[in-house]
Amino acid sequence: MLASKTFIPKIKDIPQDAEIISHQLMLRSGMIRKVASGIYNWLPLGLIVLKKIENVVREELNNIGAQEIFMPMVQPKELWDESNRWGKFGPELLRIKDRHDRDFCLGPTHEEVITDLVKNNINSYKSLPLTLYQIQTKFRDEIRPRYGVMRGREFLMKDAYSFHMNSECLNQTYQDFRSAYKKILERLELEFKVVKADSGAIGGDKSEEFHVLAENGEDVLAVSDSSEIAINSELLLEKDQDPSSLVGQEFPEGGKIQLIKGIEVGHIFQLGQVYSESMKLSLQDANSNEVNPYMGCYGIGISRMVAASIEQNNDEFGIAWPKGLAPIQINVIDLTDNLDGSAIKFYNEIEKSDFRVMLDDRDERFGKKIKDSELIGIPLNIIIGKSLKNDGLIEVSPRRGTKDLIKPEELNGYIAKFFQES
RNA sequence: CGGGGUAUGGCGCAGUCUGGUAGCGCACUCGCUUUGGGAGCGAGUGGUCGUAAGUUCGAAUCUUACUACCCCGACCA
Repeated sequence: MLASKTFIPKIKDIPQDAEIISHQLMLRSGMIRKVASGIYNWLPLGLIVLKKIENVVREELNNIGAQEIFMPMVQPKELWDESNRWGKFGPELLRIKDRHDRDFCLGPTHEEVITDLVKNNINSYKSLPLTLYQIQTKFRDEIRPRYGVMRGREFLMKDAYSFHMNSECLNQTYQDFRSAYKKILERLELEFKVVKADSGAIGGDKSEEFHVLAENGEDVLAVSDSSEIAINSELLLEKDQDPSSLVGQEFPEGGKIQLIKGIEVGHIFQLGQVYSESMKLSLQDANSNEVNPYMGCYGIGISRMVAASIEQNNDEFGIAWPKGLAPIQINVIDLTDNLDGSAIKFYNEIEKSDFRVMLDDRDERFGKKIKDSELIGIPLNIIIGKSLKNDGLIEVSPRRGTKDLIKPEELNGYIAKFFQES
C-alpha cells in the first residue's frame, strides 16, 4: 500500500469526544469514525485489525470442530415470543416494523434463530453434538454507549452455540471452548484472566468470562495470589456495596482478595435446556426417550477486542501494536524523493513476503512520516535516506527497540528475525 | 431514565457575562524557499455560530422549546 493513496485520515489534536486512550487513538490513527452514538465506520486500518482478530478466532474455533454459518441481523418477533424474550428484553432490543406492519428486531444475540434452525433441521440424536458459530454485527440499543467501540450499540461479535444430548457432552464442549479462548487471547498477545461470572440475562447454569486486563476496564475483578481463577466482583458484592471493601478479605479459593480492572471480551455459558425447552427443540435418544438438548453459548466481542488491545499496547507516541496484530507491519519511509527508485525497490521486494508493508511516498518530511508511523503503530520502519546515499546502508527502526544500520542484502534476514521474536 | 456538561469552517478553541453582523491555531489550495524528528515566508479557499420560535433598529451573544453528542450511575461481547 502507498501512504499517498491509502485512506488513513489522521487527527493531530485529541478529539474532544473521546475519553479513554484506545478511543482517542482509534480516531487519531484513522481506524474508525463515528456515525452516531455507539455506531462507527471502520476505515481501512481499523478493518484490517478487525479481520485479523476475526481470522484468529475463526481458526481456533474451526480447530475445535465448530462450523461457521451466517444468520440474519433482522429477526421476527415470533421467534422471540417462543422463548418469551420479546417481553423480557428491555429497550436495548431495537424493535422495528416491516412494510406489512409485522414486528422484527435487530438481533442482539441469536439463541432464538439458531434453536429454531436446529429444531427444523436436526432429526436425530446421532447428529449431535453440533457446534455452529458466526461472526456478525450485533445491535444492542445500550442505555449508554461509551468509550468508542468498547461499548458500541452496533458491534462485531463471534457467537457460537452448541447442542448436546446430555450435560457431560455439553461440559466437554464448554471445556474445548475454554481452551480455544485461551489460545485466541494468547495468540493476540493479550494479558487476560479467566473469570467466574454471573450468567446474567442470557440465562443458564455455568459461565465464565474472559477479561483483558486494563486500567480503563469497566469490570472489577477479584483475584488472589494463590489462584489462577478470578471472580467478577459483582458476584461477591451485596447490593450497593463498594468493591474496594473486598480488598484483603478471604478469596473463596484461598488467599487474600486483590482487585484489578478488566475488559470483558469473551463469555462462555452452559445454558442447559432453557431454550430447547421453551422453543420445543427435542430429540429421541438411543433409548427412545424424548430429550431437550443441552445447549452452550459462547461469545467473543471482536470489535471490543481491537480497543482492548490498544488499551494494553500504547505509549505517548500512539499505538504500539503487537507484531502480529499490527494492520501494517513494515513501513518503508522514503526520504530520497524517490530520485533513484531505491525505496520502491525495497518496498516491492518486501511486498513479495507475507508481511503487510506500506511505502510512505508522500511529499512530507521525516518528522511527519515517523510521527504518523508511531501513531498508527507500525512495528518496523525501514528508512531509505542519507545512510543509503552516503554509506550504502539502510536504517531499520523498530517502533519499540533500538535502531540499526544494515546492508541491503541483510534486509530480508533482519525482517524475518524481527517478526519471529515476540 | 436520574445527575453533570458541550454544540462557532475538516479538527482543536476564543468571542457569549456587558447585543453592533465572526476570529485564532492546525489542516487544505497556490507560489517560492526548505528537506532525518510534526518546516519558513507570502497569497488564498472554507462558517446563514446545532434547530426552531421569540425579544430588539440590530442576536453567536438575551428568552423559550427542541435536537444531537460527551461524562457519572443501572444493562452487556
